[in-house]
This record gives sequence, C-alpha cells and structure tokens, in this order.
Amino acid sequence: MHAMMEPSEGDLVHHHQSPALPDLHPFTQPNFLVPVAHDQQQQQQEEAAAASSASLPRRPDHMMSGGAGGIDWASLLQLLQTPAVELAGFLEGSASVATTTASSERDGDQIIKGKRIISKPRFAFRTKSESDLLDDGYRWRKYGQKAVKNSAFPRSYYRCTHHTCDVKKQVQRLSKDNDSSIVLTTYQGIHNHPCDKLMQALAPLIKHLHFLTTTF
DNA sequence: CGAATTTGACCAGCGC
DNA sequence: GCGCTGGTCAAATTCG
Repeated sequence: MHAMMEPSEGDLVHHHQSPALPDLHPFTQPNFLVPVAHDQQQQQQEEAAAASSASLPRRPDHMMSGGAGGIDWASLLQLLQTPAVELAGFLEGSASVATTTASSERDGDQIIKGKRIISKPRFAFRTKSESDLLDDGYRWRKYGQKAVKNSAFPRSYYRCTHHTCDVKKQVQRLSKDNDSSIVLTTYQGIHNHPCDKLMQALAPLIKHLHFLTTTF
C-alpha cells in the first residue's frame, strides 16, 4: 500500500503515454486516460489495448465543437461502448481547461475479503490546472486531507457520492520543486454507474440516434 | 436544515 | 517496540 504512493515523476510520464500527447503543454491537447489493470488477465487486456491505442476514447474535435461537421456516428457509438472509467477521462478533458498526462501505476491496493484478494484498479494522471478539483462528471465528497511529506501542498481524499459506488480519488498539487501548477490526480476503482454529466450531455444525441435507428 | 467540508484523532503498515 | 507516514473516520463547522 505504501509503496504505491510515492509517484515519482519519471513513472508518471513515460508509462503508456501516447506519443501524440506532448508532456504538459498548457491548455492545448485533448486528454485521455489509461486505465490500469492489476491482475494478470486485466494486465494482458491492458497491454492489448495499449498495442491498439486507437481503442482509447480520444475526443473527436468535430463532436465537441458542434460545428457544421455533423455527427460522427462511429465515434459516438465507440464512445457509448467505452467503460465508465475511460469516459471519466473523456469528460474530464472536455469539461475543464487543462492539459493532462496519463500514466499508470502497477501496484494497486489489495483488499482482502474473506480469503480472496481483490485488486482495485488505480491510475493517475497529471493535469496542468489552476484548480485542484477537476470536473470529471462525477460527484465527489471530500473525506480527508493530509499533509504529505516532501510536498508543500496537502493531499485531498475524495469518495464518489453515488451510494453504490466505492471509487476514490486523491488530489495533490505538486510542490514548487517540480511545478506547482500541476495537479496529480489518482483514481482508485471503477465507477459502477453511469456518469451523470455525460449521460446528460449525450441524452439528445442518444435520442436522435434512437430516432434514426427506429425510423430507417 | 440537510449536505458538504474541515480537521484532529485514530489506526495500520513499514522501517529502524 | 517505537516513531513516522498515509489513509480513514467522525464530530464540528460551514455552506447553499
């Protein structure tokens, strides 16, 4: 458990980072996340996904701009099939003015329930942002704050407010030695419910899609 | 007044 | 065993 929480800068930037995503250029590039698996099966899936990075939910600019390009149905369908954990990153990118560097951490929490060891997927990413709290579409309740060794800024602990969801996240601003404009966010677990804001935003599109599929 | 946040206390794991 | 550190709890406080 403790081994996980000293996220060295090197680890954060080079694992699974897309070559298309430059490191922390402010306010320019779309964001995406790389979910991290912790058992072997998941790990294989992760590596397979990494091999075909096109499966990650990049944000199609023409979808967000609402311009004359119309709707890219293929992208929309792909988006709708994306797991919630990736959608969170997708929405985070669209909802906040910030630049994110995705990363992964291998050693997630191991929770022992009975005799079975359950690993919670965990992934971290860094965001260049004025605000500590990014709007990722989910609702969070703060349950703790802690001063961290070797850091001028405290670490905040949040839990998803959804009653059936046990996802947590930690938010910490990097100390001045590095770059205090960078926020390190660590997600732990996967949401077992749809993202409120995303579903709200997609509702008209889904309606339209349903109309098209039922009438043609 | 209920929900959310703050903050000190408490606990567990780790290294010495 | 003891101290340090990170993570969580829960009472008090603040906010909408």
